[in-house]
Amino acid sequence: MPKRDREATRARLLEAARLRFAREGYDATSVRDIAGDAGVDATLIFRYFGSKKRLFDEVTADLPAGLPDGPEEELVARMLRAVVFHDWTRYGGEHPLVAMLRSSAHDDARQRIRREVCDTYVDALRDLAEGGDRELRAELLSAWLVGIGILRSVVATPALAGASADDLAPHVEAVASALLGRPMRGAPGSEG
Amino acid sequence: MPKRDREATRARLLEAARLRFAREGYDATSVRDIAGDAGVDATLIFRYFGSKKRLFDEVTADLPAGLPDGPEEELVARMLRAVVFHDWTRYGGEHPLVAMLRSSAHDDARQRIRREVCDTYVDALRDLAEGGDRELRAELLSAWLVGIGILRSVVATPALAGASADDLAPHVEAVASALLGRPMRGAPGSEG
DNA sequence: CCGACAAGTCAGCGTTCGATGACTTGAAAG
DNA sequence: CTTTCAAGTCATCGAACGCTGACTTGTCGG
Repeated sequence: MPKRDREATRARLLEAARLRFAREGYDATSVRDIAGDAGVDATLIFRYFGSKKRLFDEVTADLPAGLPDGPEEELVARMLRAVVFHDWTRYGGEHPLVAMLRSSAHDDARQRIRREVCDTYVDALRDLAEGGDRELRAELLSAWLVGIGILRSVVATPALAGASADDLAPHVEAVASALLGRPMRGAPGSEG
Repeated sequence: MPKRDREATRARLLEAARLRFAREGYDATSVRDIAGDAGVDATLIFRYFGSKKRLFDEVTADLPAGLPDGPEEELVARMLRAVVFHDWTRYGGEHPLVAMLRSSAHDDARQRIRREVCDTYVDALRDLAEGGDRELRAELLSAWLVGIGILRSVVATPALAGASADDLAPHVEAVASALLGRPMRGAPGSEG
């Protein structure tokens, strides 16, 4: 492995930027911070990405892919695990959506968040909901997941911060069933 | 009324700072921005508040008071109206908690948010919940309210952004009843 | 009308920001 | 070993940042 490796350096910059932007937001992060974490000169950021803004765009563009497969009745449980209990160390310990909210003063970031929330969560939930206001029900359930993620990781509310996915399972089951109008399961493999 | 009024100028600075901090977050707001909005020189901020940080503290310290009175069964409905449907123009159109999340990279802001969420929402809901995990249920319901506020105002999800309090009432009733383990009403004065 | 004092302004400090262009250095090819 | 070219660094720019001390100006009591 050569000591001067364009792709490796680019990747280190992306990694460092992802962490900084997630933890401290866009404005509080400087290009010198990122370059320092990556162990290179800040100039390379402009060489490789053009500007701080474009680096941010590239970091927030490649959000991790969708949800694991599984039965419909466990979709909300899988979503909760994906949002809250997944290992998000690469994003400073929080779901990238929650982390990106820190930069939500920028319209670009807001649009990206909306697209992500709507395309991967609301859309999937709408197909499961019953009744005339399926869209609203789907969004209300998405709001719950987002709120749990925020209260757990940003606000660090005591009970939620220490709760496990299994602790939340019965309540997931109750709320998801109530909002979607059909029986849902709170944890993978639970029988009743 | 004199043209040079210390208290009035101080109040204008606080008002301008509240809006800027809420809309754009702490880091993206400069003292010159605030002073410009207030129509005075930026130096007065340091004269009256000592530093930008202390101005932020003072702005976020006087969060609006609690909830309107009413029957227990409508507490969640009142909370939803307070969080989401109140007139928050003084805070850039969003609940101050949601707005303050933009500055959540700063630990002080996080602590303030936690205190506010726990003291005024979780505490009140815990007293209503049934069962052994009342604290967790109360936090899960608070998470829902926070999530609705965020999806509605920050993410601007389509159905929620256009929904009225009455549209949400039946779902508030269903979710609140499910989480608290006792019958709740979704809208003030609803009989069914 | 006139000092006196507070309210408000001005010029500028030192630092850091994003960004640029000229430069140096490492490694692969001949 | 030398040439060559990309990878990486350095010096620095102009602007904006938070903040300070000296200054000006409005509004009083006398």
